[in-house]
Amino acid sequence: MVDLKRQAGLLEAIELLYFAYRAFTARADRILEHHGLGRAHHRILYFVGRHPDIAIHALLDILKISKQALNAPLRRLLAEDLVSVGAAGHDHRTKLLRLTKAGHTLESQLTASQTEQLAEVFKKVGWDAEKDWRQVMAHLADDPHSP
Amino acid sequence: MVDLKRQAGLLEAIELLYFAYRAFTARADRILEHHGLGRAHHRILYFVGRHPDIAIHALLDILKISKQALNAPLRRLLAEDLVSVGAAGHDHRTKLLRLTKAGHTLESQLTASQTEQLAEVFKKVGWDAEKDWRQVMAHLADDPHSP
DNA sequence: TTTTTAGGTCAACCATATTGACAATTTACC
DNA sequence: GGTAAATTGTCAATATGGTTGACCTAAAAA
Repeated sequence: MVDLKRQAGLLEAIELLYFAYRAFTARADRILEHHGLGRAHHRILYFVGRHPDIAIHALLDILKISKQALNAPLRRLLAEDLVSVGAAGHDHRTKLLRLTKAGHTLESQLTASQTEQLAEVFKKVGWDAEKDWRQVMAHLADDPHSP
Repeated sequence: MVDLKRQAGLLEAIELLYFAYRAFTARADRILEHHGLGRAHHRILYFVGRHPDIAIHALLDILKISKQALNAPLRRLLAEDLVSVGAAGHDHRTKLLRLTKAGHTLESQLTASQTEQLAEVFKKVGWDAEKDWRQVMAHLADDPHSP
């Protein structure tokens, strides 16, 4: 009986992950829609924003997608002048990506919508719960069974 | 300075959600690959498993996708005899979906891979942290700004 | 009887991803 | 210097999963 309750609790946790993640992406998705952009563009904007002068291969390592999958959305961001290619360092093969002013504006808007959402929740639940949440998420993220 | 630290913490939380969710879906994705199925099929199997004799429209309400988007993966699950259409109740319009024996076997395998992953983490962090995690996720999931 | 609800299907389209192939450039090594 | 390997970019074909719009049947509700 206790095991049945435990199983029900774990099923609830599966659904919490699904529904929480869906709700979490929803705000940014609406902003992106105004610009005709998708989540692929968002992820590029976000990580280039966090890591100015990041190289393509480093971005691919983070996103774990193929270079072909990165190419199209990145080209669009370059064409729309949201991302720029900085002067290469000593290795002239690598392109160093950074946000333009417009790119930074959009990225800030997207990121703010998500940090606000998280801050609202964290404020409600308090610091201890936030810390515990981070701990669980960190453990999930570095699942050894993950590819 | 404190605000900068807070902002950094919120950015970390964004990434935790992204990386944790990705790691969480990875195990099931590998099982699905063996069967040539995708996440769309997984979600159908999962929710039909949780709600035997669910009607199509109820499934659409949960998944929040169009009936056209549901149609193809559901037809495939029916064709592969993983889901069956039960005899309708008093309303002869509605089809009541349930898992077949094979469907239940696959769904159990998929769900077990995820509940095990969650159970491993929850065991590490303890009940209090699990409870706090649930609280944060529940708040995230019912974001009033969500569509 | 008319309207609404539930479902199914077709078409056109878009976003995101894949693999494979190939070229250009640059670095690294012998 | 010359060759091999690595990095980036691009093309094509393909798959999945989603969208909207349109149109159909059948059954329930008004």
